[in-house]
Amino acid sequence: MQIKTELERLIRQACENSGIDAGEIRVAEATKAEFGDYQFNGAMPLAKKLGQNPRQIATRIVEALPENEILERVEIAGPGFVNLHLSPGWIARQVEACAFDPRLGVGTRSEPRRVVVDYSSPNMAKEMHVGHLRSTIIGDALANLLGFLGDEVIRQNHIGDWGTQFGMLIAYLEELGEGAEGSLQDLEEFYKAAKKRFDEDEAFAHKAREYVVKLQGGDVRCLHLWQDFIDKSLGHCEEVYSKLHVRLTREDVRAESSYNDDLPAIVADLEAKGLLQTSEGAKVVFVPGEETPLIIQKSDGGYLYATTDLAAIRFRVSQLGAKRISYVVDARQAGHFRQVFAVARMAGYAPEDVRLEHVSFGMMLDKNGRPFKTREGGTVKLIELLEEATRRARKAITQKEAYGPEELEKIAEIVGIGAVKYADLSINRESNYIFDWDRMLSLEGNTSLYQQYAYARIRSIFRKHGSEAEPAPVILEEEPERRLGLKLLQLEEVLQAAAQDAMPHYITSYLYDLATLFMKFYERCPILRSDVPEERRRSRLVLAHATAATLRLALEILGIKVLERL
RNA sequence: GCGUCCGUGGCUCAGCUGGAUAGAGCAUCUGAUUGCGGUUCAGAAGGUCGCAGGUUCGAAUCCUGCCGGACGUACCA
Repeated sequence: MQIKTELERLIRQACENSGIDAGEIRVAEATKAEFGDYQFNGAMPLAKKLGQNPRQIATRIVEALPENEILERVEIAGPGFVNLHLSPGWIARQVEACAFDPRLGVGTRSEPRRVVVDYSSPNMAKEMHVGHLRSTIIGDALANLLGFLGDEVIRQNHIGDWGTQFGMLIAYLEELGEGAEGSLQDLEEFYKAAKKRFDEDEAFAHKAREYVVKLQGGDVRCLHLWQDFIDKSLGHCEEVYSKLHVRLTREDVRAESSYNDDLPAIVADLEAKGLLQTSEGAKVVFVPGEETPLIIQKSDGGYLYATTDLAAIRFRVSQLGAKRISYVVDARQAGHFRQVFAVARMAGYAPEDVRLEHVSFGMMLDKNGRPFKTREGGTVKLIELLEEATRRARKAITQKEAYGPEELEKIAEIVGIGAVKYADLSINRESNYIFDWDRMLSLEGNTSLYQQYAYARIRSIFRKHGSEAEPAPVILEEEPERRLGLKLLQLEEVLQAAAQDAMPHYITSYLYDLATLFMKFYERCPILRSDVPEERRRSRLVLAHATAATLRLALEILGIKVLERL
């Protein structure tokens, strides 16, 4: 149930009833408590359009509002703002209806769409580093979210497993022979060592180049070595995914190389459609409004990632039936995707009813606003970053209570990983973000720990109470109760907006509001104290239960776990 | 040079499909609470929303110019 949608329906009906041609009706959350819960600001522009007094328009609309149980009071203020006050009784009944529903009242799409979310996409030649963190976290959250709302989500891990560097790597792998297993433990070192050999030894370099040709020619032995290498490298990624509690599996891998056979066909097809031109020896497509063309085939005959991306779009639309394809890739590639999408449209690979979107995100910076690097200036390995998160979380929580070593480890991991993910998801993905351990592991402010703490605190109420909440009439007499109840009902509209805009931070903002409102409610409205009347206690237990359930559900969608005790 | 994005209290961020006195958190200061987990709650202080114009009844939000920053600018991915 989306309150906003319900209210918009009412206003639209009122406009129809009073013969006002209103066009699109938009209701917004009120900017201040004194202005009610929601507000309709459309009377002013409407007045201008109709050449009438805005207050009169507002009055006509308000008087024509159909009978309903949602609104308790409507008032017109200022030049023509329509302030909507919701009925506490209505809110209470909605909370009762949602609180014990596994989906908390959130509906699912009546006609599911097929959606492809392309994220993580590590390069197999190297170890995953912080550059892959945001894509992996944001992409996974988005995939979870769309799936929860009823889309058929297809996760695609478009791993980089093809290209000239693999000739070098498998040549080195072969050279090491049996002992190679150990060397692959650290891909970064392996890559460096191979590169060193390549640069220093001409014979090796020659062999590496030969291997590229053989590999592309389908040489069985080379393919075998290559496959072996990819398997190992993918194993590293999976270790990271598992640590990150990210749902990507081997099933989701659709490697770059899997499109190899399609590439000549793409070129031929673009040619046949008259889109391809030759420019400076390369085969390109010029996109109207773009200065430089999209290069489809290099002058030496090689293909580029644009070609692969086009093949991928074609595959995803025609074979997977995608109606929305979301690329969770950093902002630097905006230009690339703009062009690839344009060409995909021109070539008909993605008809107009398929939504192509670049879910772009900014860079990860250190505390001083510089690109995130190790102290020595190298790239930070993701696995090490995650280990540090757990280590720091352990340190942050040990001072509190005594845990068994196993429990401590489990808690530290959930808290540490949660902090890293939440910190990333809680800011507008478009901007660069500053990675600061101290802030993300703080218990105060908009952090995962604050949410996890709120959750654990509620769970502790039920432990103390001795049983779980049971359905009961909800009473919203006090302001903190009413505000909490209303916030609980806003879950669906927040999730929908976050899904529509691919903006996970809408959800974290909501959670922060919710947790804060709960703390205030808890402060003002005792639950278990002996002087609380039974029916109030039962009502408040329902509110507490619904809050915990909302926190857990939304955090789960974001890929963050909660704990019964902290 | 051209293009894209970004400039909001000391710091980190919301708000940007134009709406009422620009919101949080951290840090700072004050108070409540002998605590149903006070790591909470209440309050104070702190802002020419980069600058200058423009559009509008109304601009942080839209338009133009400028300043500052990041990124991108054809055969890497």
